[in-house]
Amino acid sequence: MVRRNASLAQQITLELLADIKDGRIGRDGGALASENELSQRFQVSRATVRDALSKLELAGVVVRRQGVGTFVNPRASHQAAAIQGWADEANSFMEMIRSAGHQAEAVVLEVQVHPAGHIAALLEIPAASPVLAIEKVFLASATPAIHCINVVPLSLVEASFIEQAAALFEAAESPYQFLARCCHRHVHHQQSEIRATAADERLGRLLRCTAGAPLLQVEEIGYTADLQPVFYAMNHFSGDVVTFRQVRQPVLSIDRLSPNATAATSE
Amino acid sequence: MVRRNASLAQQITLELLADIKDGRIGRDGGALASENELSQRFQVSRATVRDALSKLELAGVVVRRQGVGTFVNPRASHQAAAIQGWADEANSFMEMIRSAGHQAEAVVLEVQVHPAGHIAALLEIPAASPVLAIEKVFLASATPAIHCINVVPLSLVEASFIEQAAALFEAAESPYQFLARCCHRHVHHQQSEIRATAADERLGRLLRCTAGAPLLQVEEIGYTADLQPVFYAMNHFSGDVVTFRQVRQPVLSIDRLSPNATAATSE
DNA sequence: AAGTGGTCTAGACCACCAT
DNA sequence: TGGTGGTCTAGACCACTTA
Repeated sequence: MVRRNASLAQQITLELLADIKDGRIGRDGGALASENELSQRFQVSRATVRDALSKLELAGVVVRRQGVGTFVNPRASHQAAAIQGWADEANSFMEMIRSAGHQAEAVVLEVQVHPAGHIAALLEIPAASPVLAIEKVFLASATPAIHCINVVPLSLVEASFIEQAAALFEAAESPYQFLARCCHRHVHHQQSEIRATAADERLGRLLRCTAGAPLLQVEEIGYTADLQPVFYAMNHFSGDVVTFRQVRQPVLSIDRLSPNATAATSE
Repeated sequence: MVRRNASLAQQITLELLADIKDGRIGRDGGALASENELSQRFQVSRATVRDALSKLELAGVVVRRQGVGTFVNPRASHQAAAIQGWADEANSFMEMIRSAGHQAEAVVLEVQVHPAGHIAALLEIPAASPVLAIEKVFLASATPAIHCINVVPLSLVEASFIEQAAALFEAAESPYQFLARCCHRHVHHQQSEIRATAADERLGRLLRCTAGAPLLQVEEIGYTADLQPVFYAMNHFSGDVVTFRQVRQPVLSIDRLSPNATAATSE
């Protein structure tokens, strides 16, 4: 149950999360123990407990109310039919689909090495520089749900893996895994652009929808901690099977005016 | 410059953000001062500085590298043409469009009171219960960019405002503002579902695209801190003008394996 | 008034990276 | 080895809600 090399806060986060998911605490929006109680139970400082709770709050799992307590968000789709989380809890589409209760299957359409071309600028490499590209379709209970193309600069692959790069890329569950194992790179964050597009003839065939059907398009660039772009992805989601859910809270919001207060700004 | 009623951390966050946006620090991915330096400069503890930096990191404005320093993310679209942030920094579409460098204009198509109908379940009110609904189109530099329908249960509106509810709803810059002023409710977080849909004839006319054109659909429910649903929104975005950008970092990710490490889990 | 979460401090030690 | 960010502590006080 306890993980080595994980911070105390992280361990507590996961422990509480498991308790919530299994319904041991906070059923139907019930309250968690107070921060003081938790800090005693886990034998850590209150700051550490708060750290753990903050992560759960950020993920939308719990809601904190000053002066009242911390409550489980009953609408957090722990077991929802729709796919949520999206790179929060799940790092691969396989996990996403599985956690949505579907049987997940990945079909690799093609793995090839070709010049970066128009992706070069996004990966900050020369256009003629070779990249490793894989094209997949993910099935959720046998229904095509996601089409994706993942691209990694070949120059990142370690010399010892370069011969079998295509095979390893194909075998990996996700580009993150491949990058970690074969490129010694860890994706620190991603920048995404989300659009709606119409399926072309080919995508329509692959995702079993008519050409012109609206698809959710997510274009992503993954960066390491030192801001080097290390992978590119173009994903298309068939709307019927997959729904994106997201819990949003203000992060940098400037005005948190109290009710009726009009001016709270001074020079 | 300094805001009353704002926490020290929040003040520092905003100060650093302004410095970054104006290019006074961290140009082209440069480093910020170290946490110790900042804590001395602002005369606060290092924990408070870390609090402030964490918010900037969460917003994708800076990147922190252990053992190295904190750096400005040069790709954070502070002044990008595309609309980003999305309820992080901007709480209204007007602000979103303006911060994207466009001239923002809102056209109200209709304000009316009608039974909740199919929205009732989402707002957790009876289907016959009346709701206040407003339909708007937002223009970015005279081009239709966003169509939105906002719905608030009429029962939430304070008695003293109920006569002019429709007018106030129409005048408010955002449903958040209206809820705060006229309902004494503050939206604590929102749950969104993102899909791609095809424009129907009416939406096509309003957003100046052909019927069947793909549109990004964002359906949102806003909740107060005590988990009461207080507003519903159905938004459609015309893809050409508005692009969603998002910086994503793992929140609850379980495996942060070090390179080459395979098993880091013990029982 | 009592209990909750929110903020802040001063200090400690660790893991990581550069040199 | 020195400096950086990452984690953690023990304690304090504040703001808010509820009774």
